[in-house]
Amino acid sequence: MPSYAARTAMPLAGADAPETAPLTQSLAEQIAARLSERIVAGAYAPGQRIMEQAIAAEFAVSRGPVREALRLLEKDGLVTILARRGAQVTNLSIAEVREIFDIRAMLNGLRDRLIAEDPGRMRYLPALEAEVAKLARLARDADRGDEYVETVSRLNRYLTHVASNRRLRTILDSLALQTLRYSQIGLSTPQRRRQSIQHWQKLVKAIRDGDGAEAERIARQRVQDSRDAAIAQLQRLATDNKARHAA
Amino acid sequence: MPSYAARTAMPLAGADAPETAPLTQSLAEQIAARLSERIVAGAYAPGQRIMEQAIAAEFAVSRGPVREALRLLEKDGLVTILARRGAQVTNLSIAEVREIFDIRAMLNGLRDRLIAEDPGRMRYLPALEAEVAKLARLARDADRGDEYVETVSRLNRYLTHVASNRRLRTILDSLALQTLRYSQIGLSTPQRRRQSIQHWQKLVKAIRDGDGAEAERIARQRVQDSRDAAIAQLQRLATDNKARHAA
DNA sequence: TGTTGTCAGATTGTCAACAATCTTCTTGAC
DNA sequence: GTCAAGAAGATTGTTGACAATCTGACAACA
Repeated sequence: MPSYAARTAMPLAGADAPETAPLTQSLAEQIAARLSERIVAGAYAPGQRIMEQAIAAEFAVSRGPVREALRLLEKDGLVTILARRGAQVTNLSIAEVREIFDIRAMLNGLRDRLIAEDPGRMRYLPALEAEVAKLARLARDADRGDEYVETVSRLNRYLTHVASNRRLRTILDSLALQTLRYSQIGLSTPQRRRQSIQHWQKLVKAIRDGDGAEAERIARQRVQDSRDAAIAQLQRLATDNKARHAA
Repeated sequence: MPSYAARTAMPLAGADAPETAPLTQSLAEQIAARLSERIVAGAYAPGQRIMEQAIAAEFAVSRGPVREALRLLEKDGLVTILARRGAQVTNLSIAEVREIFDIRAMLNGLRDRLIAEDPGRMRYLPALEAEVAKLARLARDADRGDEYVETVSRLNRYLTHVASNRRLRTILDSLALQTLRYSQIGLSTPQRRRQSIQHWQKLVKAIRDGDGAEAERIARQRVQDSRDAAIAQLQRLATDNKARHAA
């Protein structure tokens, strides 16, 4: 979770992070959190400019905190800041989406390998297995795709939360945020979800067995699969747009 | 290279990045670059507080740009900012150093695999081979350890530069900056350098052969080796300190 | 002796105004 | 009709001052 996001307790069981959670958020962090929601939700179009004065007026603050909020969002790749031209919502090319998924594949592999090799992993295995069992139930029901996606997302956040120290978590959270819009494409059909559940089951088994190499291999394959699904979808969209433009 | 660092031409041959290089750096970027040098060089001790007013006075600017510069440094992990308590030079625990090297191992693996699988890789192979040949010469001379370290560092920057799109480059540059102090430990003896040169030779061969999996494996192993050397050294230092403290 | 309350100084968070730069629209020439 | 030059407006970069909060020391109390 980015630092400006309000900290919420992890939904799955497990020891909470003993981190220094600030009790009060600065204005900049609050504004960053609000803008982040909008960008991820698509309320601002990719490429759209975000102007300091307008945001400052909307939230009734001066430009200082807004300026800082935009810097925070840039850190997560949600906006791009150009010198003397301000911030605009990051517009990812297909190549960039691919690159982000490639990085996520490697780092999710590392994450799950570290979990599988953690001597204390039995602490959170029950929660993991319960969640995967829930996934299996959802996968059998073609109508509950949204719930499936939500559960996978929560599972992923949980793994990132328990596995990694601060730095890996920061990077993974940031990358996940940037590709949120695309990640669910790989789970959009019942068939894909049945393939996905097999990955998760094998992953939990590898973690239980302490097989780090296998956990890494599965995690990597899983992200690469969703990468391919996302890219195929984006390419379809691009050609559609081009055709519509030509017409 | 972080965005606030002055952009210098890549020392090895190759097409330069067609990036939007700002012609003038903002005050914040200039200050960030200066502070970055000091931190990496060790002029500020880890854990030391950096106060906005003092820096502002030193560079004869207001606190605004200094504040922003500290945010830039935080993005690279060089300083840690706590709410209402300001910035301090990041103090990496041994566990954190290990984690950063783990992440670098994965992403260097990705980087070199992408290079090996790039159809246009022949463009920069001659430069790579020349540089590795230079390394081989330096490795035979026990007295030229510093030159060896410098060449390895340049080679690494070059690979990061040619291989990756912006996002992978950003992450790798940032992580390399944070572990600059420790990376050279793995090359500190003639024996270690002889082992290192073998890695580099195998890597270039794998790239030439287009063997992405092999390139990834070698790169990963190389970073893991320097990780182990760095951690062993840090643990020696820690126990030494403890002994001195007890005495 | 150890704990708690309070105070002054130090430091960060925020604001509003000014300066520097960029964008866009208009005007004019070819 | 197309392109270039210039001016007006919009936008970001920077500044100095004020407000809110934190830190450390000292005193009062159990």
